[in-house]
Amino acid sequence: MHKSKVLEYAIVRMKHLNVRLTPQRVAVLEHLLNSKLHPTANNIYQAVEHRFPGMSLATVYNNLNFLCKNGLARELTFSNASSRYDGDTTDHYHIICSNCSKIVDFYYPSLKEIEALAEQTTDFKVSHHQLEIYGTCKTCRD
Amino acid sequence: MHKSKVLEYAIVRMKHLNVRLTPQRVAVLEHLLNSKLHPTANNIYQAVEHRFPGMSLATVYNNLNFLCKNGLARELTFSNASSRYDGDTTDHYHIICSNCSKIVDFYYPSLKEIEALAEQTTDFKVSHHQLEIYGTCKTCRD
DNA sequence: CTAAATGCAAAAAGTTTGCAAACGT
DNA sequence: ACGTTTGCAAACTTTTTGCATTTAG
Repeated sequence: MHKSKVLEYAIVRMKHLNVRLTPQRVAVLEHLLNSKLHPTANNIYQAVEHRFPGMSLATVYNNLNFLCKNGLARELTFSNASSRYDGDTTDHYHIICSNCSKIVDFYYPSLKEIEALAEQTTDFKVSHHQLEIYGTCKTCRD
Repeated sequence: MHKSKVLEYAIVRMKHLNVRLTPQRVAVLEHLLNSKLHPTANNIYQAVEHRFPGMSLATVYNNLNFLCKNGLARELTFSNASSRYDGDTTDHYHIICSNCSKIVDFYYPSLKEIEALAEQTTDFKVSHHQLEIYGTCKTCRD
């Protein structure tokens, strides 16, 4: 799906959710969808606040939480640092640099069979799974 | 490996690391190795502090960080709640209840091939990976 | 003995909350 | 107009830090 289409689709979904499309909310959404860097709430805040004098970081958190709750974004948590957010909710995995915390998408066939096996052996009703690969990126190795 | 053997082994490793085996440190280690509940730092603190009047939670954190840094424990982070700690450093995965945050071990052949593929496609030097499956446990479904 | 670990309290960092004001629909 | 969202500041939670004191080896 093309980038602008993703935003369009997200905005349509928002409208169906009985929420208001405030300029701040659209800006957060837009930035998240356009970024491949898996930004923190603060990254997003810094990227958009110049367009909204007096804007609050809490607004970014509000919106990110809202987006995650409604399946339009994913929250990624590593170690005890800030959460990172991902506007790409399609199946994919992440590789994370242990040194600089860069996160890069990594595409691999979905491991759905594991979910089935986990259901059988653990008596959970599975909803989804997450896979993170850790290592050191090229920049940090040099 | 039998439970007591694991503690024995861990203590030997500690001795080789030039650290002191304070009673608090041994208690934290022991509790972590004996628990299958993936406790938080505070869980561990509450479990052992009655044996050490005036003991500090910071001591638990100190020790957990030390253990993780030296490969004797793993830190698990989910959402924005307290980290959970796992004394089992052998290859295994986790299934997590989205409702009550219970974590249950889930054994599955290690996905080493994914690491190799990730190295090729992303130009990272891979160290390890982690997989979490999310769902709802039986207790929470009833 | 002596360097490392502890307890304590305060700081740091990240995120959430309560409320009055502002604003989309 | 209405109810949602915002900005703000304060609260809250988790984890770390600095320092004086204790202690394991």
